[in-house]
Formats: sequence, C-alpha cells, structure tokens
Amino acid sequence: MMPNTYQDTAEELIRKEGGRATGIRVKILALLLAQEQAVTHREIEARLIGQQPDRVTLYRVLQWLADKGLIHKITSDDRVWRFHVNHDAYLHQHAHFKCTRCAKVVCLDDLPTKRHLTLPAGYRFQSMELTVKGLCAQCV
Amino acid sequence: MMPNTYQDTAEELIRKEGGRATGIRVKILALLLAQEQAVTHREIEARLIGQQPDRVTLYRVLQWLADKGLIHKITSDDRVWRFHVNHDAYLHQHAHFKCTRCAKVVCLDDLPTKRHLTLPAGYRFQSMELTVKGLCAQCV
DNA sequence: CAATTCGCGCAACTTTGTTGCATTAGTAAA
DNA sequence: TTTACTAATGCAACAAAGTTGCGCGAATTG
Repeated sequence: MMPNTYQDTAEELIRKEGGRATGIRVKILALLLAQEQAVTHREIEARLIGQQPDRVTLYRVLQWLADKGLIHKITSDDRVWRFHVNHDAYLHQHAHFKCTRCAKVVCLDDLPTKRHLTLPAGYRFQSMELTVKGLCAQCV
Repeated sequence: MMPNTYQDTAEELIRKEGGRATGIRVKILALLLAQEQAVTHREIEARLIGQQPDRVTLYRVLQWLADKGLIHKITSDDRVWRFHVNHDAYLHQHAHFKCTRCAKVVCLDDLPTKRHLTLPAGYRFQSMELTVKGLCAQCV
C-alpha cells in the first residue's frame, strides 16, 4: 500500500530543506505523498496506524512542511485545513474541488485567468483561491 | 451614522420572511445593512453598543438571516465567518476580495465564467467560491 | 562518542461555534 | 386591553480545531 519509496522520497525531501529526518516527519510526509486527495489533520491522525502521534506535533509538522513548500494548506467551508503534497503540477496556483456529499477535496490543474476579474480602483491583486463545489464521480 | 431607515428596512425585511421583529434581530440586520464590507461575528458584537447580546443569540440570528436569504455567509482562510447583506447586486453568485494586510473582506460584482474550468471525468459542477487576495486601497 | 540543539510530547489554554432547556417577550386573537 | 400561544432569547455546558510554553530526548555534527 505504501512502498518504501515514499519513505525514502520523504526523507530526501525533508533533508533537502535542512530539517531533521524525524520518524514522525518522514511518516507524515510519506503518507501525504501516497494520497491522491487532500486530507485533514484528523484523517492523517487516523491513518498513522501503529504510531499514535501527539496532536500538537502533527500540527507542527504539517505547518513546517507547508512553510518549506513541500505541501500546501487548503481552506474549506467546514473550517478544517486539508493538506496536499506539492507535486510538480501543483507548484503553481490551482483550483480545488470539494464534493458536497462526501466532502472529498482534490486539486484541479488550473485556475481561470485573472483578467476576467475587475477589482475596485486602487486595489492590488496578489492571488486567488478558487473552490469548485459539486459531486465527485463516486457521488454523482 | 445609522438612520432609522435601516431599522425600518430591517424590520420590514424580517416580517416579510415571516419572522418576529425582535429588538436584537432588527438591530443586527440594521447594522448589517449599514456596512459596506463583510463583518465577523466579533465585529458585530463590538458594534452593537449599548446592547450586549448573548453570543449564542447572535449566532442564531445570523444563521436565521442567512437561511432566509437576507444575508450571506462568507468563508475565509482564518476560519471565521463573515456576513454581508444580500443587496440586489449580490443575489447571484459573486466573488469576494480579502485584504491580506487588514483582513477586510468586500464583495466583488462578478464571477468568472465557469467554462474556463475542466473537472475530472464524471464530476458534476454545482457552484464555485472565489476569493481574491491582495491589498485594498487603504493598504496599498 | 560527546556536545549541541532541533523537534517531540505533555499540559493547559484559546477561539469559534453548537446543543439543550427554561424563561421571556412578540404576535394575534378574544 | 388583556390573554394565550409559541417563537426567540439567554444561560450553562459542551465540542472541535488549533495554539502556546516548556522540559526532555534524540538526530545530527564534529
């Protein structure tokens, strides 16, 4: 289910950022590398079988990974952060999809161009967050 | 600062929805009618001078107003709901702008067309939430 | 192998929002 | 105006998500 490659990749990525390759850090990042969809703090906690990690540590590891740009945090309307690995395709800004039935969140490839938007006078654009809602293939 | 008209309008709108024109309901909706930008629960609490409303009541009034379509809830990355009156211009779906310095949130007029988005096969579109981030005119 | 210090784990706290229930106060009818 | 009905309020307690402080252990470096 989760080959060693993920563990190895995780360790390599962490070292490349100058961090210590802690057991937990490696396990968390490896787990994230193996996920298709974005996962919540709770889901990660539940899937770290065998290992029962401290909640605070998990929060801090996730924050660290996000700060280093290895993963990204996703806002949602349920006030829960979701996390997803920054694959090459997602290094740039991209939209997210959230299923209104099963609450699954996945990353979409693109973002509509910003020139379709007009901001009030004097406002400066920095970035945009787009979440598409609907039904995923399993819930349709 | 807040003419009676807002109170009167608020009372009228509430009755039109079949609700009781309670003192607090009227005051809250009147306050929202007077706001340019979207406000948080906390901000409303602070601005309801003289009246020190129960937190729970405030939450319930806001939820009721949202359920009746008189206001709308806005999601944000700081896990705090913001509320804004449904003026005519905002009855349809629209985008929101959030200032990354002062955290101000305002409603934008439009939403880019959805035809620029491609969902994975089998996924069904329902709606989209777009938040533009940047600096507002005061913070530039 | 020893020293350093980064990161973990525990405890306590904060913020935001919700639920249950008794009481109050709008509203409409007498 | 008074009465009766019930929607809505206010209190207390709870819940979920996330944060802060701090001592200790373990990953790394020399």
